[in-house]
Amino acid sequence: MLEERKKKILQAIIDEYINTAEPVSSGAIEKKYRLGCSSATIRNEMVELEKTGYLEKPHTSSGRVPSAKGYRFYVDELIKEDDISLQEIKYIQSKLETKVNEIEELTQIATSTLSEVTHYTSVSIGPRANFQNIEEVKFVLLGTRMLMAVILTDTGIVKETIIKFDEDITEQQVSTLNFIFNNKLKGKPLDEIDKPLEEYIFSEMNYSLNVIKPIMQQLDRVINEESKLYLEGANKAFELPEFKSLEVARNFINLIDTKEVVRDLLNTGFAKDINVYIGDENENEQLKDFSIITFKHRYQDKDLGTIGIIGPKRMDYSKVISVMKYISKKLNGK
Amino acid sequence: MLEERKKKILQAIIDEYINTAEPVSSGAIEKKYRLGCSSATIRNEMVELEKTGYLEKPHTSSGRVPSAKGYRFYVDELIKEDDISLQEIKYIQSKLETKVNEIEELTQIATSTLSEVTHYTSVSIGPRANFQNIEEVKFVLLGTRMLMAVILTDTGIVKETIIKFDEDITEQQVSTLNFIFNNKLKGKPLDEIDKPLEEYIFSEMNYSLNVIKPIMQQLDRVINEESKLYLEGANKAFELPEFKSLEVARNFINLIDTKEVVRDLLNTGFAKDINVYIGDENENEQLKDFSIITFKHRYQDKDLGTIGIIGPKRMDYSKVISVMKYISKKLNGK
DNA sequence: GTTTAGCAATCAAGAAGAAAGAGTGCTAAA
DNA sequence: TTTAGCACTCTTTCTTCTTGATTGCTAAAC
Repeated sequence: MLEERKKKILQAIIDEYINTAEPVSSGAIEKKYRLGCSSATIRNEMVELEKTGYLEKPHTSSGRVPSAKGYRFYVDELIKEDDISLQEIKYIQSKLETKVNEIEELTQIATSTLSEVTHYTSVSIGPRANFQNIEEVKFVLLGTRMLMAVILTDTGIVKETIIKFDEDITEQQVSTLNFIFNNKLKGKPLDEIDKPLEEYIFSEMNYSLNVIKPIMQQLDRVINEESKLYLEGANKAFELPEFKSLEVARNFINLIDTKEVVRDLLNTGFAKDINVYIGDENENEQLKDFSIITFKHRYQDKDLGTIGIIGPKRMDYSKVISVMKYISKKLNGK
Repeated sequence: MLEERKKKILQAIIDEYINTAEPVSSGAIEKKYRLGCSSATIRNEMVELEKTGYLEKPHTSSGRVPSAKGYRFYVDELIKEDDISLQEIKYIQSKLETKVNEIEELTQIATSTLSEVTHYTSVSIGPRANFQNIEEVKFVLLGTRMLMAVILTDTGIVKETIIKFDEDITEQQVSTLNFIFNNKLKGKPLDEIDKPLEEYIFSEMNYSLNVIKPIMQQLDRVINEESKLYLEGANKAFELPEFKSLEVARNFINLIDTKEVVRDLLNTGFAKDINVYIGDENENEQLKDFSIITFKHRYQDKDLGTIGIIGPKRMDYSKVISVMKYISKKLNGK
């Protein structure tokens, strides 16, 4: 679609811009990237790359800057494979070897490692609970009016919630609850803990509604609640030259502060292994200055959450994608 | 220590500066605050307030700005009591009425409410676990090689942790564990789960070290782990004029990003109900541009964590302190 | 036909200067 | 002790000028 030389020039310009954050001139390309043609030729090509929408100019007599379309082409076609050093690989390995007892913790370690290696802000979120199947439910009596419900899913995620009552609960009642839930729910998807079960317990087991209501409410809450966002390295963004602009800095803070937006970003579209959203590609005005790159945390192909990077559009896509690929592979145990 | 008129002028200057964020001139004070004297007199007093260290001047021909000492005097002596509106009271009430099952949640609601009412960034942290006494310990078997330990303390805080084993655990073993821990530990401080107990279980109960080690490790971890920081309204800071300066903005982000510093701030010095740290009063260069105000979340005088505000030195101390006093009283159930 | 050297035109960024305005400190009078 | 008056200081803003980078175009070279 784009002739070879145009590709080379586009790549050079984007690489250069990613490095310097300054509009790139034909002269700089001629000098630094030996493409075997003069600055005038490069200039001519630049004019066409601008006409076809891959480049932009801040003003008439300035160098060129990649457009969203330019970045998109770069990400889809020009990316450098395995842009990751031995040192980085070793560092990631050492980090991911940490013993953890909860999966959430591993996701967090991967998230902070990602931020450390790439020097961008990273975020992560746990898996949606209701896509998982119930392995086991346990009720534990704490004191006399407090119950803890522990749900173990087939992906190894453990969810627990505290349930308070206005009347005393007996050990007898607790074991009945354990019996019912484990027989009725084992192997079922998490979100099948619902009304029918409530009615069943109420009518068949002669339980008071005072006992069942709080249980169902809390289970419902814990199953449907959004998993917690984990954010790492927000300060890293402030090292970047684009954050000299107060406007950009404020937009960034607003973005990572409105958890719903970040959550949506992490929860959408996993057609590919690694998903790249450049600028306002996903139609959110708030994102116009930023790019988001996400991937699924999988272990043996089971979904354990999503990890992502939020950075400027002028992001080191090659590096980020390479590092993500590596971390993803390691996490999956492959 | 300070004559009445000087106090009035100092108060007027600080009030004005808190409002406008601009150096305050003698003329402005004369016009807006009817103190019954001319701008020249105010000017003379200002000279003395500056000599004694309560005020500063950005440059020769500019108005005055409060110094750290000035703010300190203001907070200690000139603060307005009950600087809180009926509307704000109602809003806080409605927020704090939310039903919660876990105390941490209530702390978080209080934290976000505080940020919403004051328009500053707020943070909170749970109580240090090891100051609490054990009410009950429960072990629950999940699958065959995974145990969940649930610890209930006398303050009603519930801590749970997952423990994984390399060998199968029987229900029999679990009930023995429950028996031992509840007999040995009930009423004891949390951090007494330690070596002697480990040896006791090992020798007296003939447990394999493969079982005890992971348990003690995880209990130790969960007891000594720092509670999670909760941060709300970081974006609010960016509405303030002081954040026009990139330097200040970056310092702020760095500050709230280095969790240890914030944690230290929330964990130190509770001589008073409400603690105010102005600028670098607590000797941390990072804090020089900011003030921190904290209070303890108590319920019936039991410590449930700490809640604080981080904002510019030019903070609306009266408002923040009034709102905190009100929230604190409500939380304590008084 | 493509590439390149040469060059005028453009525009941002920075320096330098001028003018305006706000606020002070001091003096002398009330 | 307080206040009016005023010179002085210093920031802020506006303007103008200069410098330098970079482009687009033209015409010659390949």
